[in-house]
Amino acid sequence: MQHVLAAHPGPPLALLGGSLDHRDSITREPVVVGRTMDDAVLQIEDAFGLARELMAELQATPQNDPGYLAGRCQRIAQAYLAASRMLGPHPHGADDLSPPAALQRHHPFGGGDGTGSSHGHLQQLELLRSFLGGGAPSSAPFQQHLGRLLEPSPFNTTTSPDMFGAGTSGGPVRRQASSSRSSPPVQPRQHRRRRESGERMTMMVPVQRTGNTDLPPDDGYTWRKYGQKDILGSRYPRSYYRCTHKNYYGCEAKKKVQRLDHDPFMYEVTYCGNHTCLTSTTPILTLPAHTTTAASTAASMLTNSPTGSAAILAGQDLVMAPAAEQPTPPALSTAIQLGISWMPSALVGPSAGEGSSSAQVNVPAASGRDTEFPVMDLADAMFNSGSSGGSSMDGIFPAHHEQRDS
DNA sequence: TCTATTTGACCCTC
DNA sequence: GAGGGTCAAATAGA
Repeated sequence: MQHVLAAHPGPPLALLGGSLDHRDSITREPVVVGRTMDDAVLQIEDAFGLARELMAELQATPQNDPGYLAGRCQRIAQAYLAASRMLGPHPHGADDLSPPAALQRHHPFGGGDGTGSSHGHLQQLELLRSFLGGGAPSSAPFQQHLGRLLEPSPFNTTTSPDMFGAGTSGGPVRRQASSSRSSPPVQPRQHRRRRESGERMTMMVPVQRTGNTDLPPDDGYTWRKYGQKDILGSRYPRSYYRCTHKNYYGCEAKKKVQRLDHDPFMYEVTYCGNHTCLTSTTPILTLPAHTTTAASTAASMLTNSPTGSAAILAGQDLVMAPAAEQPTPPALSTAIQLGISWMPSALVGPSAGEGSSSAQVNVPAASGRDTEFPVMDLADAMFNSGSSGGSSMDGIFPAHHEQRDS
């Protein structure tokens, strides 16, 4: 049985969800001092209300005044920031993990009074990312304005040039005889975990029509290829990727990519595991296992795509298959429950909420994202800059590099 | 020097 | 034992 996804009809529910660090919602509660969590939630709701108000306004009357829109956005951002402050200092020390000063200088949502924490910045980035990705067509001037605002940012750069994470390194390798393979390793390998119980989602992704047609479109994440296998009965090999930021955040997200036999212009992309990198302001080791789900990964792909807005999704063939082997995810905090509400309804509905998270979605190929979504690139540059050359997270969290490389 | 890719071998599940 | 998934040495490129 397959479920047909309908386009999300409502306002940008992404605003709230995209702005919150899921882990914070889980781990912060004990650190709220002097205020109740309810107060913080009310503040969040207030911010959300402002955002919704703006969105409704944009949908009713397209706005072309960048200054006005920027002001409204700053109000929203400040409301979220206030909520962030009510939640107290980041329990994982994210405040110590400030983004580079350049970002703070250039970012238009610098907190107004200049006291905003880096975490607040990042939340707003997520907010805007969701806003832009899931916004209504009338938000186009808003996007353009933000694009201009962000142009000076050194982080407004193109990231993840291809979906496979097949960056500029590597290439055909003609191996010499590997002497190391002839003898068994000195120590037995660690016991490998297989058949992980994480969420799984299969998507059908068309081949890029321009450029290197061997590559599926960018899905907003950066991936590192760690294996390739010839699959029995398949004409094309299957490639295995893991999140580039596995070493930084312990991000366990993986995906398998395989070109379809019967349709070489289509890839089957299976996402496994949860992304803990995108929303993270806190490196590894202290993280709860469940943050960004495979479903939200796919949803991110939808919203990241210029063609992924709710309005445009209405014309897409979205199907979701029932889950096969999904455990019930842990109870989500209020923020998370709200946060996932921006996803296409069928992804957030009983399937996602009740653990039936294995899904199959046909998505349009992304193109031109890098130039049309500068805010998302800004966030990507922060969290997903997986390109080679040591310019990725090393520069941001150098102290954590070696913690996880096992 | 560092990072990503390649690819044969190893390991796990069925 | 077969097949799929992962590891890790070798290698290329920035």
